[in-house]
Amino acid sequence: MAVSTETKSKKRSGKFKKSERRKKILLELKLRPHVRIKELARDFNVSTETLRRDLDALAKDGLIDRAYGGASASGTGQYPTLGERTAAHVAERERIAQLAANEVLQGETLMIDSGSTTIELAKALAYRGVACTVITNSLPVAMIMGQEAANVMLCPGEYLASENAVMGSETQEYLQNFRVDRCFLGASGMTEHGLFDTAPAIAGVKREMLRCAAQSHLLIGSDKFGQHGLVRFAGFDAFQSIISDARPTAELLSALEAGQAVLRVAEQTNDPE
Amino acid sequence: MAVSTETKSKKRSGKFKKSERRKKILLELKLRPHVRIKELARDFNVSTETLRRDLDALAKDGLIDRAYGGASASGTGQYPTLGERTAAHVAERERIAQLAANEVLQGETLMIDSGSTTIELAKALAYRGVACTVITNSLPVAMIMGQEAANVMLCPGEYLASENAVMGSETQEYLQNFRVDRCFLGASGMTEHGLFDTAPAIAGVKREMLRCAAQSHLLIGSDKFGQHGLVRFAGFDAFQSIISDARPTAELLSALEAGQAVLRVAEQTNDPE
DNA sequence: CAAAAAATGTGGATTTTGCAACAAAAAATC
DNA sequence: GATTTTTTGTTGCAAAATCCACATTTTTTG
Repeated sequence: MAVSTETKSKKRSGKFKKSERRKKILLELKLRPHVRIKELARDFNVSTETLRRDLDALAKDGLIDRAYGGASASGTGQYPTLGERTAAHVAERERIAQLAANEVLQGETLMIDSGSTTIELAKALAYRGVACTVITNSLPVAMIMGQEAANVMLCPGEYLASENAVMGSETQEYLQNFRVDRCFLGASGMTEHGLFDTAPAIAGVKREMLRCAAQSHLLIGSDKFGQHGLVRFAGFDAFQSIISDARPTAELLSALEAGQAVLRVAEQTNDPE
Repeated sequence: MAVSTETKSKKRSGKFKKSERRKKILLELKLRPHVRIKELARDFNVSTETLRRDLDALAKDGLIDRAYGGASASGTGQYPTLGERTAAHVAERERIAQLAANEVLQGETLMIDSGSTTIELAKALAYRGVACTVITNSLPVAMIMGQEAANVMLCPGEYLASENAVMGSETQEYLQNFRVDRCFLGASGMTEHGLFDTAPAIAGVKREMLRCAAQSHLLIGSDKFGQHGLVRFAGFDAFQSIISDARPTAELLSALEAGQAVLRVAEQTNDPE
């Protein structure tokens, strides 16, 4: 047995360059959700003012989310571009998710897609503590539901950082091995021609989930009405229910009538009492 | 096509009760990494002082991690018990990870285990931007490496929140389909009888990775010397190299000599120049 | 090696957050 | 319905973080 001792000369006061420091901050935020200026300044052995400049610079590039006394992971954290890009519609998505969560009964088996709306669904289900089995390709969905009563199975596949999910042929093959009670899918666009998403790999996973579920539910924000994406993954007839936060336009409604789907709308009412 | 409209009476100024508010805060932190007191106070329409009390109460129960001006997800966040429970040994693990990362060449294929030390390895590899292909069962490892040049494949399996990883028979079967250049494994204990971990499911994944890799590397902190866990997953002869932050005890060294493994020690030297 | 440029540190005024005690309001109890 | 208990709001002050201008150090460039 050979023994080699590598002495890493870690000078106590060995300071990093600016770029190194900033890389390390970004890396740190991929693990911890939040860093404090004071702690970083101590770790790097620089003044708090220098670190403030670092954080401000990174925040200006949108790489981190600045907070008083520190910073937290933004887009590239556990929430890729996803959460940020439609932050305005969180209330709508939350209402959709609540309505969708009503459909799930104790002990059921589910498939849940990746996407911001389905993350809200996971949140709603976790909140209710519904004991069910979930198969998903979304890492945030797995992490959220895994903390509660649910049983979570994660699909294999190539990890796509921008979606925080796995996809690809392995993912699709894996899904084929299951039959579940329900699947919940999002979409990035909906026109009278059907449902769309941005990438073939994402669409492929959705198609496969549709095949494996007895009941299929579409979660779609009204901001997606009339939008079309690169890839059409299904028509309206593929779904048993379509859940949204507002009534679709007349065009969409007439297209919807072709299918047998139930349209459920979670309207917001302002009754300030 | 049936249409049902569910009107969710969301009073504009309707305040939540204390418990409702706190539940909502916890839920929020499962998605966002960080919440600010000011924003929450505005959203809930209560004074900042009330919210401060909420956060302090939640922090006292260890449910969140309090920060100046807000709070971030703690243990049960994206970093389960893992990060917290051995926060003291981060420096050691970082040194081990740096040394291990040296072994990896551009374009190689790797398997990386779950665990706190291997998360540090992922961090080190991401930091260097090594373009390689990684197969892992650890969600944090996937998320960290997926943001850089690496190609990441995630294993299927049952998600275990406490480890932030998937495991089980599906995970093991999946691994069998690959041959990789190297695997990097952690362990929760090391005695003269071999390497140990806490649960059979974790040990099973490690054993499988050992079978699939041409070269196997053990990453082990010196705090694990002499510790034994529930399950033995390998002897010393299974590894080509053993990387630690300090020289093992005499007992361990003599046991090590039986195998052909190279022992690499990342010692810390304090040369204050 | 010297000059220029960039990065970092320092100190004090300003703003934000925190803390604690008390008042006010709401909810629960009898 | 009055009283007790709980929860929430307010105020003043202490502590922490920010901001800004400028000094100092380090790095780059010729």
